[in-house]
Amino acid sequence: MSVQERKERERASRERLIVATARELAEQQGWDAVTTRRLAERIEYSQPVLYSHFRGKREIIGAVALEGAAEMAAALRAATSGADGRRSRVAALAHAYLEFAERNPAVYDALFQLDGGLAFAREDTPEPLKDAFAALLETLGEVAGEGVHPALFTELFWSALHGLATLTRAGRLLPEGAGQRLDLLVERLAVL
Amino acid sequence: MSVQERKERERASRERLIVATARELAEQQGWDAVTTRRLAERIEYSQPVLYSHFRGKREIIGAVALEGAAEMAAALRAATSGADGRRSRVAALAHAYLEFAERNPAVYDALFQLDGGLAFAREDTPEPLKDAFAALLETLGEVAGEGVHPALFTELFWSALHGLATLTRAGRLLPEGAGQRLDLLVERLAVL
DNA sequence: TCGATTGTCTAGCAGTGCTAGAATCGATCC
DNA sequence: GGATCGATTCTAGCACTGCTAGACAATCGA
Repeated sequence: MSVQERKERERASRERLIVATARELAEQQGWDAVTTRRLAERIEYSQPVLYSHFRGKREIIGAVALEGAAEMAAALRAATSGADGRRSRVAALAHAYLEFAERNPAVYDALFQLDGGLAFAREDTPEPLKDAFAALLETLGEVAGEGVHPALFTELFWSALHGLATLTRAGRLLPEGAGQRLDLLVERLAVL
Repeated sequence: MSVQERKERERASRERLIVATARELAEQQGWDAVTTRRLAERIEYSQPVLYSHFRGKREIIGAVALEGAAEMAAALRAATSGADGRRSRVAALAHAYLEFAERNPAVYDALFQLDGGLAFAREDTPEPLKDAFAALLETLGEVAGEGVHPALFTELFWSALHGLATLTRAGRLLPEGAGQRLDLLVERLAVL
């Protein structure tokens, strides 16, 4: 049985290599540059190997998204755990969210813009995605205000952050006002 | 000179046909289905004709976006003009924005998600885009609150709307809570 | 009616995601 | 150790993409 175990380890290792390489390539040159040929060349295998791990390019994007979701959840929790008081926790969360989006644009796209074939806001939503939302909820639920459902408030706050992140990166908003917009968002939306 | 004028009219007419067909096709089957071949076939010309009007597919998307921006501005103004009082004007604006996004997903994508080669938030931004933002500003500037720059407030409110629109359509948010999220947004963000 | 110019089309490029079937590798058994 | 056979990987190719060079035809002015 040891031979088979080794093979499975090697397979899993190669799968991680594919995901990591796709992510790296996407961060370097954008998702358009992540073609099956280029990806195959970088991992030093032929194209069809990719299809023995994933159904297609979409699933590779989905794998990067899941990896990113876990990282984002960790980043958000790290940011809020170091802050005292509701106001600074919310501000730290919002700041960490936008920073993650800015530093990992390709991962952010895989998560929220591209089609990675993932199910959202459902029973069968993958755990990392649920957990990333949970990380938002932990902090934002505290400031939803009287009679407002914490999850609903979190969705709204998240939408605003998402709008800021995407419009800024797409050149629809100038980066100059980013700080002020963020302050205003926290001040107005949250009940502190 | 009449001959040349007729030719120019015909050319302009064909250009409108291209844009209208691209939009129609995108709304019916998504932007992925808008290929140069399919588009050429629908307008009953060969592919190269498209390139005598536009530099490439990107510019066609941009043309659809400009058309959409004008329509959106009109829709927003129509919605707010029929409402009395700040609160109902803002609510009507927000509702009209999300409705436009939902009813014209392809146009909305061309405007805010895809690369149509357009300049945003700049001096040389095309007039229709400036005007669409102006339409938002007219209503939202009234409720920015003391000491808050109207344009900055408008950008934030717009970001929230954009986040709601895109996350909902991408399946990241369930449509059920849409009404409540919108109410909460207006109530919290605007100073009424 | 002729020549020139304009406009349009056919055919083709290099690239894409994905797959069938050939070739090769490696674990197992005698 | 060498043959066998199954799993794995590769080569080659499909139909498609955006885009363009160069051949062709229609239209205009003289």
